[in-house]
Amino acid sequence: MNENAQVSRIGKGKRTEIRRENERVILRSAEKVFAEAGFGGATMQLIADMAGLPKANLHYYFATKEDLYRRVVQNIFEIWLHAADSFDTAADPAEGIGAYIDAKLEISRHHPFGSKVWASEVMHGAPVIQDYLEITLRNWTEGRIAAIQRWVDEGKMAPVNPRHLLYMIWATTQHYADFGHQIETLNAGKPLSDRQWREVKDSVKTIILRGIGAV
Amino acid sequence: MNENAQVSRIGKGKRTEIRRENERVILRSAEKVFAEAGFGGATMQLIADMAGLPKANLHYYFATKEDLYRRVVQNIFEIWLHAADSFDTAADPAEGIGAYIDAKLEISRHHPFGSKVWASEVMHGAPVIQDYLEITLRNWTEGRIAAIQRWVDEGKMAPVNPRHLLYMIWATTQHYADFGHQIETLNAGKPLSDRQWREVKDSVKTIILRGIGAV
DNA sequence: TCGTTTTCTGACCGTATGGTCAAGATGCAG
DNA sequence: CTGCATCTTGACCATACGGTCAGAAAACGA
Repeated sequence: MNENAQVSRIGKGKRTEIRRENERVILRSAEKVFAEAGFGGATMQLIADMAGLPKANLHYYFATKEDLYRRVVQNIFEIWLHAADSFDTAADPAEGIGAYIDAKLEISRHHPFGSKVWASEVMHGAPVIQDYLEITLRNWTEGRIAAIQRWVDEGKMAPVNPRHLLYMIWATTQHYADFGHQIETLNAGKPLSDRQWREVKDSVKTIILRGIGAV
Repeated sequence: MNENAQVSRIGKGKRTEIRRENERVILRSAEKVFAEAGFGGATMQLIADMAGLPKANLHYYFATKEDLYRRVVQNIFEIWLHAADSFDTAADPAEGIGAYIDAKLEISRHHPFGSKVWASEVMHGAPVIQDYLEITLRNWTEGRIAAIQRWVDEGKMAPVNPRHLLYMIWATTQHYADFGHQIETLNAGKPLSDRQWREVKDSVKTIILRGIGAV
C-alpha cells in the first residue's frame, strides 16, 4: 500500500505511526473543543474523552494545554495561506477574486472549527500568534494589495481600496463558518444544503465582483 | 438637574442610585473581560478588580457568573436592534442600506467589546441567547428581507438575494470590531484614524451599493 | 435617635482543572 | 530472547475558581 510505503520511508515503523496517529486524533479533537468552548472553556479532560485517550496521554504528546492550542492555531494558519494560491495565477480580477471567494467559502464549509479557533484567537488579542500576524500575514496582505492595485491601474476594475476589499472578502467568507450557528438558526435550524451553498457563492461573488466593477 | 430629577422620580434616593451605579460599572467591566477572555476565560475576580469592588460584592448584585454574562449579552442585543432603525424610514436602497452600514460601523467603532461578546456567544452555539435568535432575530431578519425584496421588485436595485446581502453587511461591519486587533496589526499596530474610518465607510458603501446596483 | 433594610466584605468551602509521576505495558533492535 | 526506548495510565497534587456566609457598616424612614 502506498501509505504504508510512505510511512516506512519517513518513519521507522509502528512506533512512528502510533505517534503520528495519536497526535492527529488529539489535534482533531482539540480543534473542535477549542472552537466550541474557547481556550478558557476547553478542558484537557474533554479533549481526551473526545479523542478516546486518558488525559495523562495527552500530556505525553503535548506538554501543556497552551502547546496543544498553539499547534491547533498554527495548523489553521497553514490552511489559510494555501487557500490563496488561486489568487496569483489569475489574469483578471473576476477570475482571481472569484476563485479566492470560492476557496474561502469552501474552507468555511468544510473546516468551520478552524475558522472559529482563529476568530477566537484574534478576538482575544492574538496572544499566541501575534508574530504570525506581524510578519507572515502582513507580508501576504501587502502582496495581495499590490496585485489588486495593479488590476486597478490596468483599468481592469474600479478604483477601490484594495485593503478594505480584502477585509470584506475575509469577513464575508469567514462569517459562514464563524456565525454558522446563527445562519443555521435563521435557516429553520437546518444546515445549508448543497443548493444553498451554491447560492451563497453566487450571491457573494455577484455582489463583490459587480461592486468592484470587475464584470 | 434633569438626571437627578429623573432619579428621584424613578428611584428612592441614594440607595437606588448606588445600585444603579454599581450595576453599571460591573456590567461595563464584565463586557470588557468577557470580550477579551471569553466566558470560560473570564473570572469574577478579574471583573471585580476592574470594577474596583470586592468579588463578594459582585455576587450581591449578580447571583452567578452566568447571570452577569446573560445581562451583558442582552444589553448588546438591544443595541444591535436599535441600530437598524435607519433602515425603515428610507425610500430607496442607497439611502437605507447606506445609513444601515454607517450605523453598524459606528457601533463597531465605539462598542467593539459588545460585538466581540456577541460573536463569541454565537460561535459557541448561542447557549444563552438561542431564544433571541429563534424569535426576535428571526422576525427582524424576515422583515428586512421583505423590505429589500420590495426594493428589488420596484426595480430600485439589482435582483440579489436579500438574505445574503444582509449577511454580507453584518459580516463586513462587525469584522471591524471582532477582528479589530488584526486590522490594527496590519495598520502598523495603530488604531484606525478618523480619516481611515471615513475611508472604511466609503469603501464598504461604495462596493456594496454598486454591487447591488443601487447607484 | 432607633429599628429596619440595604449594602459591603473578609474569610471560607467544595470542586474542577492543569499538570506530575511512577510503575507497568508494548514495540523493537541486535 | 534480552535489554532499552517508547508509550500508557491510574492515582495524585497544588492551585484557582465560583460561590457562600456571617457579621459589620451604611442608608433610611419614622
